[in-house]
Order: sequence, then C-alpha cells, then structure tokens
Amino acid sequence: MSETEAENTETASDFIRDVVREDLAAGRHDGIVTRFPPEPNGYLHIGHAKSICLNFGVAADFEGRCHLRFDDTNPVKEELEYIESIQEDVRWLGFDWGENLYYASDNFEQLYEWAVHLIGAGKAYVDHLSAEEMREYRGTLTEPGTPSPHRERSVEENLDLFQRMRAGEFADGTCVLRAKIDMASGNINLRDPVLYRILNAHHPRTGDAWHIYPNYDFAHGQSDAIEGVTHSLCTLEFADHRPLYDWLIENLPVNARPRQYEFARLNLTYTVLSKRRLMQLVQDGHVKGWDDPRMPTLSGLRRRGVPAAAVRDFAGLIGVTKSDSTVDMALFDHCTRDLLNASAPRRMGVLRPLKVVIENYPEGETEMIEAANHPQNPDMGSRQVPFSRELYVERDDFMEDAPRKFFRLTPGREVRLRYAYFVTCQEAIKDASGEVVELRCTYDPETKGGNSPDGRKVKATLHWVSAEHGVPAEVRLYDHLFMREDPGADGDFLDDLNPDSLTVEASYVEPALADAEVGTPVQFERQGYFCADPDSKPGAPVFNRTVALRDSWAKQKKK
RNA sequence: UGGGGAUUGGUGAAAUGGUAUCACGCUUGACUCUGAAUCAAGUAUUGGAGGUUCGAAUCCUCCAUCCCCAGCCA
Repeated sequence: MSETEAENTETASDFIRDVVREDLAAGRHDGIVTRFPPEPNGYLHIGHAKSICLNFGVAADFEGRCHLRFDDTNPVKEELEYIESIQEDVRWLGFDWGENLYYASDNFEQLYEWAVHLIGAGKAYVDHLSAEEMREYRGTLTEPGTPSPHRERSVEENLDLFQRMRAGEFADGTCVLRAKIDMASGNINLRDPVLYRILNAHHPRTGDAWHIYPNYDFAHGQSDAIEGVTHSLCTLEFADHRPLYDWLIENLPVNARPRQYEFARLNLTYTVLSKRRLMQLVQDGHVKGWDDPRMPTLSGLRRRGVPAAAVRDFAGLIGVTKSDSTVDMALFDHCTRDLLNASAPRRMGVLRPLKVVIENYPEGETEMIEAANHPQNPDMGSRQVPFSRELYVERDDFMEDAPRKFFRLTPGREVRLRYAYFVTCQEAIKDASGEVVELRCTYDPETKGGNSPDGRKVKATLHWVSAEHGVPAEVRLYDHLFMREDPGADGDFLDDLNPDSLTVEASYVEPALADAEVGTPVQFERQGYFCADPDSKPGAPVFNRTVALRDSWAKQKKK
C-alpha cells in the first residue's frame, strides 16, 4: 500500500507540475529551481511540510534544485533558535538543500542598491506619513486612495532622505520608502506599497549593521531572482501580491525572471495551523512546548513517533490545488499507521493493568514464551517473554456483565493469552467499593503456545505482562488537541481545546521494552504504535502513543 | 459593477468535450493467535439555471455561495 502511495507521489501531477512541464517543453528554462522560504519566527508545522514536499518534490521530479532560504527581513520577530529548528526539521523530513542555503539578509546591500535605482527612476519615494495617516490615505476596498503629500518629492531629496534612513538618523516609524505605483488601483498592494521601514533592531544575522529593513515584497521576489529561482511557489493569500512581485522584477535590473504560482495552504481537522495560534499555545502553556507531541509541528510529530515518510506520503496524497480545503486528520493517521504497521516490531504493554492470578499455575515458576516480533514478517524474528502465575491484563478486557458482542474475559469464559495459554475466568474479586481489583483464572496446560490440541476455539486473544517481570512505564496517550474539527469556528479557539488531549497511564510493559530506544517505533499489540520519549530514564521508560490502532470494538460499543 | 481566487461523494483529489476515477472515512461481510492488518461489497447524475454539441465536470451566458486583500508582518 505504502509502495503504491510512494509511486503516486513520484508520478504526482498537479497544476504546478503542468506549468513546469510546459515551461520546459517551450524551452523557457535550462533547469528548474524552486525554494522553500520560511521566516524564522516559529517552528515548522505540517502545513509547511506540504510546501516543502512540493518545492523539493518538483525540483526532484524535474532534476532541478531546491533552495532553503530564510526570509529574515523582520528582526523584531526572528530568532536563531528558529533558524536552527527549521533546518533540523527540513532535514528530518528527508530533504537536502546541499550548498543552497540562503538568507534574504545576505541580499540587504543589493536590495538597498536596487531601492536607490528605483528612486533614481522616479519610482519610489520617502514618505513621512504616520502609520495611521497612511491607512487613511490608502482608501478602502471600494474607494481609491489619495496621494501622499510627499509623493512628488525630487529624486535628490528622496536619495538624501533614504541615505539618512540607512544611516540611522531617524527613529522607528518616522518614515518609509514607498514604491510609486497607483493609488487608485483596485489591488491595494499597488497603492504605493511600503518597501523599506526603519527598525532600530538587532538582527540575528546582520546584527546592528542596518537601521532599515526591506519588507517581504521588496525582498522576496528579488531574492528569487538573485538565486535564479524559476518557479516561486507560495500560498493563495499572496496572489494579490503577484502584480507587485512582477512590477518590481520588471522595474529593477535583475538578471532573471522568476514567476510566482499560488496554491492552497493546508488545513487539518482537529488542530490549528497558524503560527500565531501555535505560538499562543506554547507561550500560554496550553502545551509543553513546540515539540509537545500534541502539536502539529514537525518537532511535535517527530517526538510523538510519526515517521517522516508518513508526512511525505500524506503530502503526496492530499495533492496541490488552488481550492481551500480542510483535510481529515484521519487521512494523516492512516498514513502513519500504514507505515508503522509494516515496520514496527510488536510488543506487549498493558496500559491500564488489572491483576490476574492463574490459580492452577505453580507458584514461583517462570517460563519463557516465544513471541513473534511481526506475525506478517517472520524475518523480524522473535523474542522470549516471561510468563508466570500473576499477570496483568487490560482493564477493558474484562467485563462482569458482558454484552453479546463482547468476546473478552467475563466470568466463565475462556480466552487466549497471546502466544501463551488458554485461560478461563473463574471469579472477579472486588474491593469495598465494588470495583474489580483482581481476576482469578485457571489455565489449560495443554494449550501452551496458544493452541488447543482438541481444536477448540476462543473468540479473543489478549495481551498480557507478567506481574513480576513487567516493567513499570509511564504511557502518554494523546488525543486531538481540539474537540472540534474546526477550532475557533464560533469563538475563541482556546475554548475548543480538548481537556483530555493528554492522558497519562501507569502501565506495565514487557521486559524487552525496559530500555527502549527513544523515538524508535513499536506496536503495543491491540493498542497502537508507541515510541519511547526523551523523558525516559534507564529502566523507567516513558512512552508516547503515536497513533492508536483502528478499533472496531470501540465503534461497536458506541452504538 | 473595488481587486483577486475557488466550487466534483462525508473528506481530499483525478478526469484537459467521449462510458465520473482514486484515496481516506463510514457501513456490511469474509478471514484472523492483534476486534489490527488483509480480502470482498456498498457509499456522487460534478453549486444552480439556461445554452452550444451526436456527446459537457470540461465550452458559452446568467445566478448563487465560500475564501483572501485596507501591517511600517510574512
């Protein structure tokens, strides 16, 4: 299945690849160059992964190259920590930018020269309108704007002013450099957009060398041109910027002619994918950090145990279009399960333990039971699991008054303990409050290994852990971060936070898991996929549930 | 009568005038030492109305709905 998906991904076709194919056929380019251009002001999330897979994927499909470029034009919001995490995450996702690591800030000097060029051509001017005034002069969506009183300043005066802006003579906000385009344009981005603003701030890379910084519009397209990017792929909200992107490219002596194409950003059910909201979740402590396993960040997914290949498969399956859409989280979970099902070794872990005593099993005896690491893949071998008189099974695997469809333990019923024996429940012991605290069972020694010589069948097979040999483990179960598919659709998104997004269980796992390697996926049979968390201590593992197994009994129960 | 973009099953996509295809999800059944996996079946006349055509999801006209834009953010 995942092989098929991988093939689909490789032969992916979408409107962007169609454009690239046509451009190549028409001989418009010698080679294809794309770029992933994050602003280092937050951690990458699965929405970015869509863009990363697209940009690197297109480059790979057409034997071109994809750059990693930091759009670091706003020192007020950007940090080195983000520059580092972004590189780590892109690498983890499986992509390599080789030598092609760039920063918009590397182009600051060139960008400054081009701004001077624009001024010289009478196509840019320094404006002293305040931010509020500028908003008023800009007009509204339905009414044209009014020219700034400074719009017709002489080239000389503009040159002098702009030079002094660079020199640091002015305080933040006192003036800006604007392009002189069309104050009456229906496209507000063309109503003399700001190109440079004064920011007396320390930049993570250029330090205090600059007092003015180009904004996105003046840095992005020109950086594309400088790097020789042929296809500049961005999300839909930038479509309105394309005329400005083109205007700048046309009016500047750039050496290349990149083209911008827009695609729809990813929306996912039961989560949020906006930097502002993710930042808020982290800063207000609703999650434990950017890499909290409940977060849709790449670092969160990684910590939870999601394989990078699952993210890539997902990106391939959702496609690339121009229509707004919200993808079902279930599809992402499917991609994760699909990969892990094939690769994760099987183990036994009892999440919510219920003590079982096998009354007719000799006291003090322990025997080793052979268990396959992957029933469908014998090449993965097997391990020995200790079995003894006292065990733990899952609380949910016992019901005193079982409905017809319940196949598991109930008084008088025989079930199989996986790879071990058939056992029959004789009695449920309760505490003073009436809660079942222990099961008394008997086993059939003839069924060793899990099969009955007389051919009798059981309806259920349960996982188990020997009480004496089991390793206590903290198991963290994650559920959707939000209770609704569309958090914040009617009100504050924080009100939709799922109070049960994290459940911690005191569990027992089989001895083979005592020193599980952090991040390495395993399947706890009948439960889901897990991996050890960095919080693990030697002999005291902590597990994250990556994703639960599909559970048709749970669905049945809801009816 | 501001500008831009979009509309195919519950969800995401494909079909580029020639019998609406795929994936996920859901439902049912088979199988099963994981109620998993696997296997089988079911699950839309393409936003609406006209028109062009032998033939329309694709072309034309009108209508409707949704998304984005008025940062010295990206």
